[in-house]
Amino acid sequence: MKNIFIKDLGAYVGKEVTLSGWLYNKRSSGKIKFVILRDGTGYVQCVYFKGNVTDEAFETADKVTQESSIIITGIVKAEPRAVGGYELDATGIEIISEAHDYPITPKEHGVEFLMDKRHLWLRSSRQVAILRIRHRIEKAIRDFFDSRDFTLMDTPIITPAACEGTSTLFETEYFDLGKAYLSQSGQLYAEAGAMAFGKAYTFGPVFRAEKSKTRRHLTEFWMVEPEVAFANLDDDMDLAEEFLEYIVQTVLTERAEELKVLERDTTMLQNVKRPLPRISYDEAVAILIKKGLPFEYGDDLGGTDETVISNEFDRPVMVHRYPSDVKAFYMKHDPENDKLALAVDVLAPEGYGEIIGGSQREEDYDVLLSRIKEHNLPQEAFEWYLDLRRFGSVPHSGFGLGLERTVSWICGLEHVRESIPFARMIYRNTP
RNA sequence: UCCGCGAUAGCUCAAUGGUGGAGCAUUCGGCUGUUAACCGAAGGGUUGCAAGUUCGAGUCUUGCUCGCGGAGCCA
Repeated sequence: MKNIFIKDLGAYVGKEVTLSGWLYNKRSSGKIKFVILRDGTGYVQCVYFKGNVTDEAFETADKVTQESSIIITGIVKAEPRAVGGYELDATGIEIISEAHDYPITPKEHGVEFLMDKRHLWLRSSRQVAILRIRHRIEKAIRDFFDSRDFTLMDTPIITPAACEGTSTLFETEYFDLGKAYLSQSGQLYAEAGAMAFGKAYTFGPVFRAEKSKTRRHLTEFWMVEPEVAFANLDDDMDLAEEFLEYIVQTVLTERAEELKVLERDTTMLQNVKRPLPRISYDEAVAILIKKGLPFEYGDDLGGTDETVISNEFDRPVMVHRYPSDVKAFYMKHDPENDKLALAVDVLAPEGYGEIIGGSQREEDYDVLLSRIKEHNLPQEAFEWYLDLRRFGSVPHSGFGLGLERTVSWICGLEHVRESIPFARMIYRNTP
């Protein structure tokens, strides 16, 4: 088989090449046929002139249908009229497998229809661009932590109890051991990792069974969660802002082409550089009151509230020290105000909402135990977690970043469902 | 769970209570530089399901089903 890809055609000008791929679209004008080939690395227009090619090749180029898999031979030439700048003066065409009635035509479709055909929709240029960016973000995430001496630690998906005791979990029967749940977070286990490695991170799928249906919600999504021993909330925020800067700047440099396909205005992304603004919950509430929003002190920030606050800044904003009542049991309270948790949320600009949630963890055994009781959590299930405080407990902090919300923000998507290959939502678990 | 909106050709959508149409896709024909090509023709419908009002319902009413957006909840 050949090894030439469309993205490399510039190196083959004047030479004959063989390309394998799928028919993206075709146009014709009597004695001339334009066949657009895609191979996953790009698109190239292949031109068939009647008379220059065999009748058989011309006939095949005329009959070949959208998304049929084909092998095309031709001579590469620079051509400013063609998309991509190169064109194939084609001579041969071979159909590997003919596609009949490909459902996604080069015309507009509704999202519902496209989601039903998601396995095919992935082939379109926009989806390819999004998922390439997603891949680069995932690589940036790993590169960032790997190069800073974090150890990647995979955490279990099947867990005996809720991690935070707040959200609704998917439930399953686990042999003779009774009920088990799909994990909503790897964080508690990452804390065990931090005590083993000093710096650890977990990166995997998590599950939320809330019957939520908004553009920001999936029932299955990917989350990366770093956890650092001997780190306080300020260290946590330092890490988060360096992390975000690295991801965004990497994508801007490495995936500029894809961002262009998405017609993403990158002005706000260019701004994602340290330092990010840090405001307290109290200051955030003050903004809401000033803007005339109906907001009661002590409540968590809603989607609208987050948008209003983030609109005050030209880059992601960190909101810290939330009321402990609206946060998880494991978060350490502010020594200067027990009503507040040493928590931080990072709100993305342009209405994309919370992309990071983190905190300093409660490291005191007695305090943590009383919190578990206050939240009516089953103590037996948390004995191992309490062990982390029995045996050499240290101040530690971490955060979780939602991958799909991050991809959506960077790509400028309307809905998170396009940020993951096969979205799982309340009314959709297929294809 | 609550609020709002929607369902008409394969797809995207029109249609004042009075003969259900268009564009794209498909098939056929034309065109030697097309950029979602264009031009001509053809095929394609139990208007989501059920009942009701009416001389007459895609259109009005009620119920149901499915979906979409938002709220709550969540990253």
